[in-house]
Amino acid sequence: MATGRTHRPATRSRGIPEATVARLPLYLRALTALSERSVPTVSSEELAAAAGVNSAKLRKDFSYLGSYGTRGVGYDVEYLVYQISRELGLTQDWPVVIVGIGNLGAALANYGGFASRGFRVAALIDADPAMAGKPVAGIPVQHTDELEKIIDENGVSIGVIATPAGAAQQVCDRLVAAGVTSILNFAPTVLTVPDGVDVRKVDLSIELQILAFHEQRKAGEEAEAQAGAAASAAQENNGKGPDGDVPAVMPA
Amino acid sequence: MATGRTHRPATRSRGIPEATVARLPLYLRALTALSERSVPTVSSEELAAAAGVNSAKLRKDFSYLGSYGTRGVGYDVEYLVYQISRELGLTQDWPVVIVGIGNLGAALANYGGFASRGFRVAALIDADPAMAGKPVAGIPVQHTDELEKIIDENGVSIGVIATPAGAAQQVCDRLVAAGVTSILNFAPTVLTVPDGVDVRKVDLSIELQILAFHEQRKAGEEAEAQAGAAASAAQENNGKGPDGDVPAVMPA
DNA sequence: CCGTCTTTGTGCACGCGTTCACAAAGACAT
DNA sequence: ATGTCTTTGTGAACGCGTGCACAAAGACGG
Repeated sequence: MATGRTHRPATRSRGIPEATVARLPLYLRALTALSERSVPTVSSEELAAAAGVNSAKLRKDFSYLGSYGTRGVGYDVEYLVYQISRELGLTQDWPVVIVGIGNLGAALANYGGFASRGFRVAALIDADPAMAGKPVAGIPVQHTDELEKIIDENGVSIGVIATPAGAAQQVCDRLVAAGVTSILNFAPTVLTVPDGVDVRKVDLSIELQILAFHEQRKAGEEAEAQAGAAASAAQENNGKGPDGDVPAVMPA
Repeated sequence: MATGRTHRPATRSRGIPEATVARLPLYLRALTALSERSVPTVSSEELAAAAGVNSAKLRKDFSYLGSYGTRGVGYDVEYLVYQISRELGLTQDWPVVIVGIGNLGAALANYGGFASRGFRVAALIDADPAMAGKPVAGIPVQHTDELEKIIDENGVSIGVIATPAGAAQQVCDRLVAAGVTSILNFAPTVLTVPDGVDVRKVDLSIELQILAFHEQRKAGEEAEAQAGAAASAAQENNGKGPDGDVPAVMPA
């Protein structure tokens, strides 16, 4: 996840597998929905379906947290919500700063999902002096000069970077120097951070490119199937693919 | 990735490993930067550093595409840019629709990274009649009623969902029925889709929760190290973690 | 033309994650 | 109290992904 370290077991000895941690928020969301509908208990099968995973995987995931289920019955929804929340650290308050209040930064500031689970937007920061003081999502934007002071005074340990790519590393360095140890990066750049700092990146462009790859593959297979064994030179063009560019069948 | 199918080899026989596909956009970005600086060739070591990965991994990744390097020299930047672009399907034009033009949808519409690599925003769609006709990022918003027509006329196969969670599944169903086979989902819900449809999700809330977990773990270790072997009943509270809730050491 | 030096491409081993399949555990009826 | 039935928790096997380490390939100088 983070950039500059291939070392470290990634999965701590005593701890929970990384893959499991990544799924806990999914379970938590499904459980919260059940809780709101006042459902008292849920089986691994039902919950797995709601979370979109395999039931065996879910049970194994929960087994890392302890034995919170009752055989023959299932899991107590409320209890499980609490346990997962505690495990994820959502029982405490996490002040967060968002740096770079452009289109995306503003959208993030307005995003309700932040506040819902213990995350609190402590400050919005932008390098543009014209933005300073202007309220976004009810919070006045502050200038980058204040960054260190804000981090320090609010005890911020999680930073969100929504700046242009060019500014991201510099902002990252300042955040880390000021004491931030977890960074969520929306800028399309690879961030280099010292050991002990976690970086997660969200990259729209990359996600789209991955989809495009699969889309192309699907179109290729389809064309292959359509053409059958007939090595026709005539290019077929179905209604969906806007381009007759059938990819070669992997050149050697 | 997609929800309703645990089956299928995931990694196609003749194809490229999924993990490699996910890294190709990273390499492409680094290579494009080199290309703009007119760097003719690059070694696996250099490129790996720029992309933030291991050089052995990079070489193995490229080996799936074919043998495009020259021993003793490295890789030809331009050639590699072309090969990866072709492999990812970026040499063709991908019309994309964005459904749900709220804060996030608008930010996505304005995001430059879309247009940069063959992705073209074909239409913006929103359920709010008041939005209809209003231009966002230079493109007039169209009403949901037009969805099927837009998909069909533009040959759209990739859809982006940026609606509230409640509307996401319904929108998804309509997109799929209209012929979309790849979906990028920003709504905090698990989408259920038929076989053959790819879904990738981007979930801010989940990313933050994962960071919070590691942050808590770091704080816990730190506190543990500070406390040393002394099994003090007094709860320590360091400056960063606003809560003394040190997680139990896995209750058997 | 030959030797040296750099860098690729890959065989191999290891570890994490996933899945199957089943025994143990408990609820519930009789 | 006992049997049945449901559902958990987990041992074990398997497969994918990663990283090491090295042989093969080619550039380049003499």
